[in-house]
Amino acid sequence: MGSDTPAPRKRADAERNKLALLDAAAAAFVESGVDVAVRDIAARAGVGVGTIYRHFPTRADLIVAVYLHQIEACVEAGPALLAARPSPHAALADWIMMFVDFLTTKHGLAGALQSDDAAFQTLHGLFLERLLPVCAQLLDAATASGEITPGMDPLTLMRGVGNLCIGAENDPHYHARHMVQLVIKGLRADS
Amino acid sequence: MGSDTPAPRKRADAERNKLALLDAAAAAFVESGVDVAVRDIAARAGVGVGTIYRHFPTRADLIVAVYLHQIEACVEAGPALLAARPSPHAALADWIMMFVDFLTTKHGLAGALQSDDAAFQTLHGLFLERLLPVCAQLLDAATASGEITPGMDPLTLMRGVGNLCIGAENDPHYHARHMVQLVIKGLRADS
DNA sequence: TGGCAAACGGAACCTGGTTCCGTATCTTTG
DNA sequence: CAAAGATACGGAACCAGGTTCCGTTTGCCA
Repeated sequence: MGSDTPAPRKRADAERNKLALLDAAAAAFVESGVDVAVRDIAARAGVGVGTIYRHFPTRADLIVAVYLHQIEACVEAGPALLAARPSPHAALADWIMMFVDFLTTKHGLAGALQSDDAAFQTLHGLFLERLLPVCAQLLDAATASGEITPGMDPLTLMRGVGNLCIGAENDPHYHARHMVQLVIKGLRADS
Repeated sequence: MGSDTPAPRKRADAERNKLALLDAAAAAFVESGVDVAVRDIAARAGVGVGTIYRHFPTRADLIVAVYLHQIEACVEAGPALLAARPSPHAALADWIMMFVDFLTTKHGLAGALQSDDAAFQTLHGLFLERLLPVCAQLLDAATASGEITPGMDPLTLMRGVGNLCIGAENDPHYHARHMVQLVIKGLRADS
């Protein structure tokens, strides 16, 4: 195991294009949402469509690559909030709102997140793998402290919150954050 | 006004085809969801695609026509529940769960409902026009009785509940009803 | 510098929605 | 009952956007 140079060392132009694509995709996502046409991203990056598919076989791979940083920030914020906030429930509430902020500022991301299209498996998987444990930890802590009623399934909570964020950036009359607040309040154990 | 025969009396075959399309669409919706391919519906009804577009210019028109009955049932259930249930909050809770049952048994309907595609304007409009007032009435009653905290926007509530139902029929691990229960509980005025 | 594997570009392809018009059918009227 | 006009039909053609494929180019190493 642990061979010294298992990396087949990629070509320089390939690396360059990959970066260019990430830049272009990030820009295209903010401008036109995560559903922006593949050709547009390619054009913006100055490459052919084939190059996109070579580096990012599915749209989800591209989305993941673009937002990985922010997802990891959410992951790290979990334990941090748990330590910083006066109670686990407060930490959970803040963490969820952080997640909501993340989703609602990425046009269409919440929608993509819930798509059952096979191409979004990667995205789904990443959220489950990285965010779910954090959510579960916060949930467990809040349950243990008696602040919320036991039996809340982390996946249901994450998915539900994600769903509530769908379309939030389009309809000014729909207040996703308000709905999420309601959910957080509903989690509270009855006084 | 009130001319005697303002109806331009449609041709018999047209009427027949429209019915056939409604049948075919209803069957196709349960089998493959509301996103089923237009051509499939046409084939099932034994008509050409042109005939679909003639009778139902947008997919939303077809969805509306198929589910109009059940939507109206929801409309009528509002006041009925308000009269039958011990409290307005109970009536609101039951009514929302009824709405959830409706949405989660129609593959993909919840998703279509939140789409901002112009083609779904009709669907959106119908829900807003017919269901929103009912929701508002229940909400007002529950607010007036002091059971829930004031300030809940009916549109946000309806839309949020709709969003929570998205994908509920696909992922067995996601419990949409549980999330909706949480929202209903969160609506409660603090004891 | 020559040779080759890696990567590229973008035309071609596929799927699914939408339009359009020549044809068939119904209805009315003489 | 037949003819004429209106109405509706069917499905080929079109369009958009994702995906694939292969001839060509480029970078890397010997």
